Amino acid sequence: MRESSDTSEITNAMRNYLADIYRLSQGESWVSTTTLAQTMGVSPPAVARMVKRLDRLGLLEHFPYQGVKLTPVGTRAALLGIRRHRLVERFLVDMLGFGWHEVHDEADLLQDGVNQKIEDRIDEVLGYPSRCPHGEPIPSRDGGIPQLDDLPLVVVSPGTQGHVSRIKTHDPEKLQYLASLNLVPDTPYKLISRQPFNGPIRLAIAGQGDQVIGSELAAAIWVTRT
Amino acid sequence: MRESSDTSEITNAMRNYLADIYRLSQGESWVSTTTLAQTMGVSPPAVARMVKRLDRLGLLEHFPYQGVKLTPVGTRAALLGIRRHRLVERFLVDMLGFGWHEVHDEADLLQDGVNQKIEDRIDEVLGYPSRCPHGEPIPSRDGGIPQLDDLPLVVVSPGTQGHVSRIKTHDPEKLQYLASLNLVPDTPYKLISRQPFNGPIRLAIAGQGDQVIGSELAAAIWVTRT
DNA sequence: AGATTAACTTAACTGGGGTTAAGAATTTCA
DNA sequence: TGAAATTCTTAACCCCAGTTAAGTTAATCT
Repeated sequence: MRESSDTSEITNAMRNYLADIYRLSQGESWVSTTTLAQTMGVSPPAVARMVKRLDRLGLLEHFPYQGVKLTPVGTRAALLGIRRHRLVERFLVDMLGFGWHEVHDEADLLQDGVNQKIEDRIDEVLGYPSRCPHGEPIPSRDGGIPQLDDLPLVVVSPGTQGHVSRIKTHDPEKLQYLASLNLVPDTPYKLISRQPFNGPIRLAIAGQGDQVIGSELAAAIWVTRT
Repeated sequence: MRESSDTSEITNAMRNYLADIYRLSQGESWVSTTTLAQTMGVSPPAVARMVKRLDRLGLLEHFPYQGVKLTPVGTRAALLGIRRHRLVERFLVDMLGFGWHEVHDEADLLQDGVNQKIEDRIDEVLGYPSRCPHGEPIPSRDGGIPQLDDLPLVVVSPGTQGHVSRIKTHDPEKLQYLASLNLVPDTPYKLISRQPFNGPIRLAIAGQGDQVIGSELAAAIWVTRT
């Protein structure tokens, strides 16, 4: 007899679907299968079949023409998948010298060859990191995830200070540009001004002086307020 | 247009078959498909079909009821697969703290998620190692492999000295026992005596004093002579 | 040499994960 | 409210890599 929530027969593909559903479900209460197909780069029928499987396994609920929603068990499995992904990202950056702009895709490849034993070793040699290179929290081994107290840069008001918390994009070009401005997690900032109608944002960035950030880029930047 | 020998459409499974064929072909000129099936832990029909594919791709030649033989192109692909495997083994030991007795199987899993980019990084952070944890040489990026000047412990004569070169087994139990005797690559030894009829071998091992090794174990140990 | 045995191959099937094409349900809009 | 457009699902197919079962071919033994 094995311990309760049995994640043993979850394939890598299932893990990836669950993780992507979890990511998309942030904010939304339903995740449309078409959206899922687009973000995963597969066809809608591929999603439909996988959704059917995951539903049968009790990992999510599917309401046709509405979308899917993870069950508690599915959420836990998703978080464990996300944990693995973020640990591998951290590992690629810290131990193999990759740039943060390229690790998302590489981690997608590499994580399929990572089992629990290797994941645990990576966690250990990295010193049990709490965040991925983009600042996202790494779920714990039991599927818990800390709630960060941050918010999008585009909603904070001039005069606010704090530090960069996470960067919510996987676009390599944006990430490279942000890195060149030192806009990486933990960098202190102060918001100088924000133009109306989604106009550019002027920031004071530690070690970089003032910089102006367009709204598209700014939308990816989440920060804390002190 | 890509460079000559195009290894781009070689799947992980193909790589693994080629690598295993190469290993089995050491000494033999033909590799029987049944032997291959046994060492790979799959059924003979699985081998038969893969052999057909590899033959069609010009990576090996198949002579029914005799066996297979790698072509030059196939040999090169096999060596690149072996390179990846041994680099991953080295990596698991040196960077993730695995024991040498467990890395063969773990590497088989992990290597499927390793692409050229990651392989190159691993190679670099390890400092371009020339041997795997068991002492086997790591082929170079262009598919070359150095010939080691060593021989089985069971054929050297009493009085001979040198050092342990490689351990030709993947059996975790044997490897753990050998490690406990410090019988690992590069350890100096001196052969004290050998009993006739495949009897036990008495060795002086650096840091371990005299030890007696049974012939089954000794068969896995290759050494150099100084 | 003929019969038995062992080695190898072919055939038919499973299952994961993907595709395109076609059909059904829902939403939207005139 | 009915037609058009959109969204979602089902059906039918592909490839890869494995399986068992059933032949074939070759080797061996008396």
